[in-house]
Amino acid sequence: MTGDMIEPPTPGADDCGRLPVENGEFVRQVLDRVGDKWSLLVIANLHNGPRRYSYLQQVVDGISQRMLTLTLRQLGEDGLIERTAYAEVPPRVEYALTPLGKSLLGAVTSLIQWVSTHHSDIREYRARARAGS
Amino acid sequence: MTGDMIEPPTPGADDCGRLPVENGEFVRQVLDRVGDKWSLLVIANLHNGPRRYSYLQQVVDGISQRMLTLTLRQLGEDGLIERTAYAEVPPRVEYALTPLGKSLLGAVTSLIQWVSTHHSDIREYRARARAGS
DNA sequence: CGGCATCCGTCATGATACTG
DNA sequence: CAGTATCATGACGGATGCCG
Repeated sequence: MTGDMIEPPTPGADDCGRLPVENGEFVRQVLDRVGDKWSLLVIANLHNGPRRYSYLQQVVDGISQRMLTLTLRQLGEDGLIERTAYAEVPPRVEYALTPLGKSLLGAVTSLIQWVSTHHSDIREYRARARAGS
Repeated sequence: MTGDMIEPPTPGADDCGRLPVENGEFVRQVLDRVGDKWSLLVIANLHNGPRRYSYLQQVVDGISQRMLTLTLRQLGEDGLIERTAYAEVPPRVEYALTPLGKSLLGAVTSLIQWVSTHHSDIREYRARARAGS
């Protein structure tokens, strides 16, 4: 248990089947946007089909108009969702996942599912950490 | 294609097999931390075993000492990683995923894999959006 | 080597009010 | 209903310097 047998990270060699984590800063940018708190929730809430602006504002709950608008616009620019406006009165606008967006759905739901499943564990750990461990 | 046949979101009824997305604000908090820009990358880079502080600072690449320290501490408080310090000279400190952290690994790698796979698509969409589409 | 504390700029976010 | 515009704040993040 001296730790001496722990081999160094084999300098120069990457981890074996390593993820292309440091694939460049663009990947980081995308990851940052996709991994965004609001983006995740918006995408997740579109997993059952097109939804209206007001609907999203209700279910995401806590998001401000500004953030919802911005998030939707960004997701649109990234080709993850598509906006459809109907020229009616009252106006109706719907947002739906594009094929690209749907391909992301699996990862997003996995993440949210995990959080839903383990949030109590985390709560305990946090409490313990605050107590001084 | 008039869009008139689009049925309303069945007011009052939730999505059928819906995710517990609005499970409370604590889920949101956890999701926010886990979805944090650096957390994802740190967790991903621990997927092959314990890693040293300096190693992480190199591979995450772009993270500052401050952010790495903060991220590691928070992940520790949440019970996702574990810190092990060896009383040697020079000092060596290693971080490793806890079982809880490993359970998150699947979702995290899915997300990162997706980004790595589709970042070029997104790049195109962004360019097109900026052009005015 | 690994880490923490402080200072300090900026940028993202939320609240509010207004428009098509 | 579905946004846009404006403003204020505060959290985030970088740089620096010190400590175990």
